[in-house]
Amino acid sequence: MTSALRQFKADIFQGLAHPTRIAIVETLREGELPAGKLVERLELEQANASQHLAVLRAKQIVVSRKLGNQVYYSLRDPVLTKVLDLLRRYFYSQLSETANMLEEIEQESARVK
Amino acid sequence: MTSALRQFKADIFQGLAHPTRIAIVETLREGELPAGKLVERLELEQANASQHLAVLRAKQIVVSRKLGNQVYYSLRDPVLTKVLDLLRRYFYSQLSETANMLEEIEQESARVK
DNA sequence: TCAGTATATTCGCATTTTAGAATGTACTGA
DNA sequence: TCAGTACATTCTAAAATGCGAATATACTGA
Repeated sequence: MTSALRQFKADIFQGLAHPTRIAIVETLREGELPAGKLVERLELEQANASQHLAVLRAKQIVVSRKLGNQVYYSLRDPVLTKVLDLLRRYFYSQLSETANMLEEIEQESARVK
Repeated sequence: MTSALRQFKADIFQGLAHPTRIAIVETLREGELPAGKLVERLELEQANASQHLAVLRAKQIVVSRKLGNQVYYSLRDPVLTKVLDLLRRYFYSQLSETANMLEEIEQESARVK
């Protein structure tokens, strides 16, 4: 793999490396939304939302178009939602592993008693 | 989506948000490797590699096991390689879009002449 | 036990990221 | 033209990240 590709991937990941930006992307899965709606739904500070949107724009994760007074945002590529879906599965598999671990520890400590 | 899930996803992305860590993960796709081999193949400073490995461990992206003198690393879950594959496609689609754009600009400037 | 090897951790420093406050810009409707 | 709305940008301080140098830890074989 070329170093450019690595840098590119790292940039995408970095763009998504914040809970607020994840929330924005997840919200945009359902379709285009003006910035104001995002602020409202996610209960963000206006400036903060705008900064996170700037990051997502810079990393080419979202695109925006101006419509009158508002700026509508949408996901640039649906592939990203697939990535998020994969991670959801990963998350749950981790969760169940952790649950199993806890259970084992519990049984262990019960046995020791 | 719960905020815990968002934080989890953000953590994964953050763990992958560096070209060196991407390189490590891509290298580990082929299988388990001791830290030293990674240092060698990727031409990293030993301390630096160790720090990046610590990040990957903290985010649960890799697991390690000690074998004698060495520490072998491997990917915790193959799902992550799927994520990287998806991004590779994304990368190339972006590339070709950029190429198209450049071509259009070129044709435009040719027309203007 | 001791030198050598493999890896991890700590330290100091520079850079980046983040949040909120303040301010700027662009558009709309009266 | 002007007040109001929707966003973006800039500034500042705090926190997090990244690097290499130095140091620490753990294991091996003599």
